[in-house]
Amino acid sequence: MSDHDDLDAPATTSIDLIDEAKLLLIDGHSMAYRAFFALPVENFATTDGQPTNAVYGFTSMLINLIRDEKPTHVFVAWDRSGPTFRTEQYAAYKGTRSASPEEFRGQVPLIHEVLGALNIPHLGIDGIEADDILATITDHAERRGAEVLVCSGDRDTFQLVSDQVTVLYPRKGVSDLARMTPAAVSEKYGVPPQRYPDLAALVGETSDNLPGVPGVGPKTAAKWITTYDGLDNVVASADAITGKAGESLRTHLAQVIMNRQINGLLRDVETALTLDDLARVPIDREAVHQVFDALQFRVLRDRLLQMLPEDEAAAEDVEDLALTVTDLAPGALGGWLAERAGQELGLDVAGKAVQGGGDAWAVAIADDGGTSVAIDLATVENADLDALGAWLADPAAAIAVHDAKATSHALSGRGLTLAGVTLDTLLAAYLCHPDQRTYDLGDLAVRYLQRELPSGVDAAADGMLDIGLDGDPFGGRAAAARAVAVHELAEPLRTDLASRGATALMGQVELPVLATLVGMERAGIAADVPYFSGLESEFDAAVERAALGAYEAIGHEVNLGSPKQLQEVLFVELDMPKTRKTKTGWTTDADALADLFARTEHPFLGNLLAHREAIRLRQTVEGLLKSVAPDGRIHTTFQQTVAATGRLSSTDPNLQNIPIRTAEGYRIREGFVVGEGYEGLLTADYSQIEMRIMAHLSSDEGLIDAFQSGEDLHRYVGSRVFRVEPAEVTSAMRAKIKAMSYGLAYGLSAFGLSKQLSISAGEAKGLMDDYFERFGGVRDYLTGVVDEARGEGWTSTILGRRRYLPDLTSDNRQRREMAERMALNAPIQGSAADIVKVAMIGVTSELERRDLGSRLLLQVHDELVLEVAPGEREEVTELVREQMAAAADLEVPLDVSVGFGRSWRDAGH
DNA sequence: CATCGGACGTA
DNA sequence: CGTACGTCCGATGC
Repeated sequence: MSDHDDLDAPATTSIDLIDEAKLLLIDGHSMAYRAFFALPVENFATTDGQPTNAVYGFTSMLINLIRDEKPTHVFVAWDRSGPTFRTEQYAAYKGTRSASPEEFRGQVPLIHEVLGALNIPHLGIDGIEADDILATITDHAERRGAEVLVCSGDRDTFQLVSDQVTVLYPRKGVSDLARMTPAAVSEKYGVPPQRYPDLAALVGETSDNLPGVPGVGPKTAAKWITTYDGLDNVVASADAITGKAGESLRTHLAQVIMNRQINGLLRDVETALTLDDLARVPIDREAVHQVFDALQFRVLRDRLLQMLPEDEAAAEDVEDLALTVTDLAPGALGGWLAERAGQELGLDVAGKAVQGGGDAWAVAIADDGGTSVAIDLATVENADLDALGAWLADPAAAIAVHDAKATSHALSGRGLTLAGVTLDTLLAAYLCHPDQRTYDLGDLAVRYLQRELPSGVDAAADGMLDIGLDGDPFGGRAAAARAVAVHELAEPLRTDLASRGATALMGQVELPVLATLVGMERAGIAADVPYFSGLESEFDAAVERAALGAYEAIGHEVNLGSPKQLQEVLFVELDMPKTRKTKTGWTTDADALADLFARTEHPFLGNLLAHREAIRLRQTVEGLLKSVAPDGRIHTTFQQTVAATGRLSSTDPNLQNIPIRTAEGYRIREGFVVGEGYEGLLTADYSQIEMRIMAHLSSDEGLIDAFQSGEDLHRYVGSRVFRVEPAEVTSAMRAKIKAMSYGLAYGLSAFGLSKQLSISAGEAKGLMDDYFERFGGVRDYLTGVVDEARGEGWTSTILGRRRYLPDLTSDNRQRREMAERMALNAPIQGSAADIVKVAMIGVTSELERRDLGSRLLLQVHDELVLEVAPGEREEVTELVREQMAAAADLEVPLDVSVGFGRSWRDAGH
């Protein structure tokens, strides 16, 4: 291909065949407009309210096309506003089109930015429509032997279709594209592509406001065009055509002729573009990150980066660094490490993380010089293994690693202990961006280093820390690449942590608690399998009973687990009053069913509710039984980087949502028992920690007094609000106060309070006013916390853990108010999380210091569960009380209650 | 086969 | 129109 062959150069000059070329030509306006209507605008907007649905749909379509079609050249043509040669010819052209909505027009410049970042040429020409530009390029490329894909929602482009040219025409939305080949056009319209404009001229095109011949549809038009061999001959023979249609044609001949003039696409538009200009070039990565960050297109960015061929990877690639993997002579590891004493080294382990003991097959270590060593654990010499083990277990050896918890589990499978972690890049990323969902190492490399990991390295499967690259069976090379990335990330992440005031949180809280979590996950909690099995059959029978009762009540069977079928039964068959609306109908949740039951007393409802409860309990027990490990214990995974407020969460199985409220559910706790060799389970929980934090943060004298008085909190607050003696606070009053106190920490409104307590809006409002009158400090605090967060951009906990809430300044009321409730709750929930974490660290270290055999097993937000070694009950009870109470210095005391027993149920209180 | 929404368990 | 989670299931769309 020559360097400069202008598109408008005479096509008769020597034509180089470029039959390897495949062009993707897109009508930008038409596809963006389709995307705008295909995707609901309310679901696509940046946090500051900029709509992005058209940008998203267009970009998504573009990425898919590039991925699936692998074009060698890509180009986007735009319409310009203003008159075109067609409107000059026919003033009403496209006259029926309403002006595009403001929300759409604002997105076109954003699409330009995306195309700029992707280095995709795009162009609009005054007075010319996008399809004419596309037709010109198509014509030229076709003559040079190239294959062309034209993506447009305008049917006029069908005239371009040939053996080499396919039009991709959106069927619905922008992802479902019909491939209009010559055969497809002929089949659909009964004429070959080059005659499609003939047909359109007769039939008319509503979207262009071109009227056709009344009474002539595609069938008649195709018949004429075929019979008379083209529109010219149809026109010439108009007098010979009989019938109503012929008559109609004769009266509309002028319109038909003009239609044909207008719908023919230009093929000789002058542009300065050459085919070479359209050839794909590597994207501008920096710009892509900037633009996609600004548009908040995380998933799309991942899809884009994933699709790019490796040869587009930046020259300065982690892969290159990883290639400097040093082959150490057997026995040399100890020396290599000794030479690097004092350096913080990057670590990565290829292996599998299992809480009870995983497996590791390769270890890689990266140093300050950008080189790394990889150790194959299957073939490693004893001397090297010893050196490795000593280094890993040395608390003084500084190690940076991504996901130290999983790494510890993998290493433990080989009997190795990980001790000296000075930075976990996963935790660091979480502290810096607590609202993100995932923190893949590859993403961090992109974000902080502007680099990509070699492909395959970051595609870790479930529970797998690494997978081997091609020709890298033991995973050492992949691990080396990751170790280098981790090592390089240490500095920028530390800087970021410091700038966010999170350095101490990392060093004093998250890293130490991580070590505690490793022990808790490894320990697990003993399960009484026969008990669970018995419970399972019992719940199973209850499910059966309730189902039969429900079927009997309505005279037929129904899937009780299907909200859709339930709606049919309740609201159609039984004609019950409608409940609250959901997106898909009317709710059938427990509250609504209980309400319906109260009103109708229909036996179906009672059985349905009983079925719901029983099936859920059975499910819970089944799940627990499935997760009992060979050691007879259940090892949950505590997620340390999931909850935006700083809490832990528990998965696989979730041991933080084991039932406690209902008597039946509570029985499940009896299956969590003390393990062999231990004396019992001890539970310790903070009472009313969130309200205590509220008292502390608000410095409200009344609330602080409440906690110092020793009086029951809600009774005390109730006596103030209702202006009665504490003894005169009725249980109804107390319940209202309790609901309100806790609701305040969640951003509860008077409306919400009235609904929850089933009282009038007026009464709820009065209750809140009275509350705030007596506890003005609370009100001041709550308004202050939102104001401050709006100004700063984030909320803070007592340990400085931030939550970023950009939506506080959103124009969208719903988003803004949601952010305000988050701002109210985050400091309270987050401070509680901080305190419990500090307590866990204190308990663990004190148990260790005193060389006790008791151990921490679970954390349930404000509760700790320990397994107590024989003879340690008293000491551990004291120790736990002390450590938990001392975890924070608040203006109110932290009250801890402790229980002890053989099962979690017995230990509860 | 993957994803979404409803429902519901915990704090 | 009260926060934070995880899990299950049926329905839906690829």
